[in-house]
Amino acid sequence: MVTTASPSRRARRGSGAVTLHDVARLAGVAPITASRAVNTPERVSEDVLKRVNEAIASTGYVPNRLAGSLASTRSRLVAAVVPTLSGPIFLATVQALTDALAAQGYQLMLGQTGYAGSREDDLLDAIIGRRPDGIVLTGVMHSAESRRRLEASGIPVVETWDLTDQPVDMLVGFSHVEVGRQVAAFFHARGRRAWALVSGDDERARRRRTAFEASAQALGVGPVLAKVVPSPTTLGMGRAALVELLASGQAVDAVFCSSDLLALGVMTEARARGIDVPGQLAVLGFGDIDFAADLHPALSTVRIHPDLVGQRAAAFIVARAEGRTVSEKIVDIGFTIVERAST
Amino acid sequence: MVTTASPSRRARRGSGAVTLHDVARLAGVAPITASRAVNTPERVSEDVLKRVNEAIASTGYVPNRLAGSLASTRSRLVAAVVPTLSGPIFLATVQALTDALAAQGYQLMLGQTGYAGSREDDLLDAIIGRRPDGIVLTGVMHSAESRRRLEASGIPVVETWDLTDQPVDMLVGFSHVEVGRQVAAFFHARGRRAWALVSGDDERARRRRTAFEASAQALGVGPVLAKVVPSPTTLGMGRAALVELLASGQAVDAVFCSSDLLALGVMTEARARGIDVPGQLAVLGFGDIDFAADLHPALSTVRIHPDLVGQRAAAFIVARAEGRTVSEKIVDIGFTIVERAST
DNA sequence: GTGAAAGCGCTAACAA
DNA sequence: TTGTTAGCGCTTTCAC
Repeated sequence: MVTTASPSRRARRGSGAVTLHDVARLAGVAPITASRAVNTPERVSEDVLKRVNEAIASTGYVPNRLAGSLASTRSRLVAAVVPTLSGPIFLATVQALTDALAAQGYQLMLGQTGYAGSREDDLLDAIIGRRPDGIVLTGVMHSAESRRRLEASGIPVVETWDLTDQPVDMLVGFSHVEVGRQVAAFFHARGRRAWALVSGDDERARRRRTAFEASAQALGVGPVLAKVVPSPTTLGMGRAALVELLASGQAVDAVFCSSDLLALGVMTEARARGIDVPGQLAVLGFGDIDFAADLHPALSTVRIHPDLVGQRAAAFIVARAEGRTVSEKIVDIGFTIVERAST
Repeated sequence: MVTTASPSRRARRGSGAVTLHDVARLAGVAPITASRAVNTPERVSEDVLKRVNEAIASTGYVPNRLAGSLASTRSRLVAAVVPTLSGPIFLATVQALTDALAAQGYQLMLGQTGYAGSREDDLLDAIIGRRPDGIVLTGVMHSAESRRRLEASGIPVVETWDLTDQPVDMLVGFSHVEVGRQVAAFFHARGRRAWALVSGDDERARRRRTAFEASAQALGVGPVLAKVVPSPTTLGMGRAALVELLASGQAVDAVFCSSDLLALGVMTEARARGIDVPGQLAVLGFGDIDFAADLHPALSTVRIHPDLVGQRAAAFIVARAEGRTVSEKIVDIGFTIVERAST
């Protein structure tokens, strides 16, 4: 913007936008009174409230929350860090988080690390620099350096999607180990004895996989045929994985996939090859993607509650931001195996 | 009257965190010099740079960008407003936007309006209050009030996913009318003459639909059997829609769906009923979801480039934030009809 | 209920 | 290349 309006000495700084001072002057009150009329209207006389509101309406004043945050050391901003938005799972969490926060007057700032996690440290610094009132992390924190910075910042942190005994601060998750175990028990109870696994290579998927394999052994089921694919997983990888599994020549009558998309891929390839699901092959997914029930055959899967993760995380952070203490800092939201037609 | 502030007994404000002053004192320089060492290291002597960096390392200083933004009137924050994150389409845009911005040192703030759009005004105020360096909107802006506030704010705006002659500011989109026309031409060229439509009720889908229907008439194809479903659309709605279309008794040999998920639903239901795709029924989607090519049969669809939308939008905003003027404010990224097995 | 003063932590402007 | 000064726009603290 080209300003010629510099009548006296120093050039004008600032954005030129309407400020609380302008509103106050117009309403004939002190700035602090205008501030109170905006933020705590109940502590101001009716007359003042009316005049301030009129001034706001006539000027189109929008409070500068940057300044407010700086002065009050409360930003009403919450940061969320996810490996990736693709994959419908974290998505649902982010969506629920955004909504729950917006309802309380908070905004969400989003950061993606990629599954590699190398960008995590930088990203974290960028985030901490904005002094959010809370940080929601996907997964549990591992880099010691990041952990240190996070703790030093004093910002409330919620780790999600996993369990650990030593959370940085608060935690909303469930046990991937338990998922692996229960899926194994599930296959076993249904008489399946030739298991395979198609799994992403992220840490949580790996944890489910290890538990699943250990359970297989404990239950006397032969070695699990495993195909590991890079996260985020796709339908195409599921198709390709089944091709590989079949090519191995080993018998397979049940596949546990680390995502519903992989499972859909396996089912798609099975159909293309005339393999009957669930007759010849049971397929179990993970995530209970919204369309899992509408597939043909309907997909059996592990249901977690991604939206619940978001809501609980939001509640944790808002509580802290408002000075309440959170008594139970770890929430296990559990999961359910939903049996449908594919098993 | 200028009184030198003597730090006597007033209670301490602030967050207690390490500030630039602390770093400067430790390094034995003035605060502004420390600031330069951090932000424009090339304009500071090697010696100073070294001392400041040491001070930063030893204190764990993280700059307060709230304060920096306030002073410089540049927040390096960009807001994105989407109807919903579900549906893989906006998602890809948001993802690309986040990445492109992060690469330039900007962060993304996310807002969801829901398709109803009633929350848009409030959301916009919350966003403007944070003084982002740019706002990326999904769709073109319609509420006159919002438009006014947006213009008054002086913040660069990019509308996306649609075209209009009167953008608020900048625009990255494509013509939904043209999509409707070309899909009609596509079906016609392949000898299909009994068309149906399964479409979400959001504005952009409606625009494609209207153009598609008009083209049908112009091409002498009978009235298009239409089933409108609420956005965001799901696989289940696609299945149900095909059931309804078939129940009407009217012949159908081609369906244009307003999303790939709807198309997958239609294909799923067709398979469940033994209807051959594409033999008896051609199915065309919209969006080219990542797994469209891996379906069986592979899904023909309209490919747009959601990530390109994000990248272009990011480029627009960064350009503006850095004071460059954007010569061509409207970008039509076009689309392609990708023919695969389903047609 | 209202106001004056003093910062929050940083950077733009000006000066040396 | 470095420093001094004066804010950015708001809210805290303290006083009336």
